[in-house]
Amino acid sequence: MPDTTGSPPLSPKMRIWQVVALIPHGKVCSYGQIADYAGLPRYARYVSTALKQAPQSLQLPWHRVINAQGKIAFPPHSAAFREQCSRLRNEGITVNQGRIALSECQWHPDLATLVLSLPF
DNA sequence: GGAGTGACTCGGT
DNA sequence: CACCGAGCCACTC
Repeated sequence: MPDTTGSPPLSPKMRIWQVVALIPHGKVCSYGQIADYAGLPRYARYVSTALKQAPQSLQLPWHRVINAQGKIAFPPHSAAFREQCSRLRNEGITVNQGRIALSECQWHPDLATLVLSLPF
């Protein structure tokens, strides 16, 4: 029997996209954090996969996603690295040697925001 | 259906 | 700090 709730199950991938889309301008977030907020603990690794698979049409702020050490996850000097670097600077974020001041730029979403914005 | 692969993380050295 | 190893999970051959 089909579910009468009318709420289709959201795949992990789509949950991740939802969360990434919420990261505000000028803020950054780690892979592990995103997985956590998406209700998918220990999915940090899959976050990167999901981002790579995300269609351009979604226009996700992928550049606001960095690793838990506050550094850009791409190899330095790669095209993607420079791209992310300049995008972050465009938002007023200071990037030094691929490193970012998490203490100042890390995203701290409040529970209300998550509950109101996410369908789960 | 098993092995290999990542834009990861954490703890130990 | 930096490097290493183990744990992790969905995806792709």
